[in-house]
Amino acid sequence: MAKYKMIADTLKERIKKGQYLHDNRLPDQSKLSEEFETSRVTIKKALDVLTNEGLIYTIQGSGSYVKKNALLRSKNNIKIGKNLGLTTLVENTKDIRTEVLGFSVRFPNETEQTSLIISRDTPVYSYERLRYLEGKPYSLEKTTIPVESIPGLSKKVLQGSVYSYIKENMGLVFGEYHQAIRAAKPDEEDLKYLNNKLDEPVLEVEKVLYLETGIPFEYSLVHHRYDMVEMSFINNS
Amino acid sequence: MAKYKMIADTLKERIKKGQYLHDNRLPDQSKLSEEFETSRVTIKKALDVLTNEGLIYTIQGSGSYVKKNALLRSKNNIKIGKNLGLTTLVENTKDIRTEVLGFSVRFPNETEQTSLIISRDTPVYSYERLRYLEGKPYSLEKTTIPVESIPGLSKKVLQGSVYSYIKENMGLVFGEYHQAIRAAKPDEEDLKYLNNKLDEPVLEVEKVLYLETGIPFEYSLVHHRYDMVEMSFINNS
DNA sequence: CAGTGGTCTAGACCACGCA
DNA sequence: GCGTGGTCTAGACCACTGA
Repeated sequence: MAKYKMIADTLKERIKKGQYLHDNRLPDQSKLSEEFETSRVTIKKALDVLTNEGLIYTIQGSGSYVKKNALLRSKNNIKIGKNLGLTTLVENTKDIRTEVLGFSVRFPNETEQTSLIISRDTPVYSYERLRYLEGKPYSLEKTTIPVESIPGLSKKVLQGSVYSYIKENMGLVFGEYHQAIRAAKPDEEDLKYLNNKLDEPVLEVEKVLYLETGIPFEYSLVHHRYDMVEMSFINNS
Repeated sequence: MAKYKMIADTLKERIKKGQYLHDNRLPDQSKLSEEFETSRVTIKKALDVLTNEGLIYTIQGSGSYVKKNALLRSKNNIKIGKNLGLTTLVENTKDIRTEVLGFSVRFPNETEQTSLIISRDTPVYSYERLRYLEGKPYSLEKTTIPVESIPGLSKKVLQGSVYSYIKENMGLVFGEYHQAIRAAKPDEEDLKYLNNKLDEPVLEVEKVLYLETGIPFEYSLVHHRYDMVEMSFINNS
């Protein structure tokens, strides 16, 4: 591993242990370069890693400091649980099951054509999956993938992780995904599969997944039960 | 401005103009350092900026390439509009008005104590604001800020941008914010202020804003009308 | 094996915070 | 004005891609 990454890891460990809690201040870059027997540029690069990860901040002319909230950072993720509330801590339970409801090949609708940048004549896989937590359905997921992206997709693969299949068998590298999040009234399928009552909303997530190259790979529309799923994010202002 | 930033800006301009569209490939780093009369390290730093912004990707041993979706990137943001739909393009209209519904000082509840890391005896400002788009209310916002953070806050300030007031008058630097997003049934206040019907859900956003130092600064809980607001994000997988 | 990106160095100068 | 972080250089070596 690169030297700057190892230094970054070491510093992260120290921060976790509270080693710099005295005044939240890290040793200056010259001291660090002596300690790690390296150039100051390399130290700076390691500190940049910590800055980007939100663990420290630096003030030119003053020093580098550990953020007060360095330790309570969780990544962007989906929390799944029952009886979500404002202060409820949700455990990521492991009893999660996936049921494949349908798997077909068809032509894309207009939204899919736009999102995936394909013509109306480009065939796509289309499948729906229902997710269960402890036997209770919590989200209904409709996914669309151009056939040309993964020629050999089968229903069996859908039961597991499609992504690891793709990574390992196709050698594709994923890039970023764009998503839009809304609240919505339940539709007919939500009533049927998520057991929603008419006054129970869903959390709707529309997502486009891109490869590293920037080519769109997958379009999905997910409805989550409002009382079992929340999404959390960390952003920079 | 630093040289690497100027180079990054120049390259961004070129990408926008489509200058590297031939095979999506940028000149190699040696060529770029000749062109910009600088060292290769500086070029690398400029390319790192573009990589972090999701405009390009590099493959060691091969080259640097422009992503196919480099041009359709919008930042994380809130879209406000009427009749939101899956394919609807929403304009950020300017006819937005803010009404301050209440402004008081009190002690924090448990959620606020936890989120702001303050004791139950620490006084906080508490205020509600209602936002209108073209005369129609679209979100109800409840905000809590410890008094010690901004001793001189007044109701007048709330009508405008609290943040610019704070930046300019207090010299505070904002860091990141953490947010959780859910769908929820409307509560009594939503029915009253957002004119929700009983079967019309809200998009609930719980947010904690931190200063650069990592000290929590503001806690807020916002309810958005489901048919007027959506939130969009770009994430890395 | 030639081309390209990733990393690292030692030293330099500048910009900024703070007393 | 001293201490600190931010940037930059010229050159070097290594790791990886792809023909």
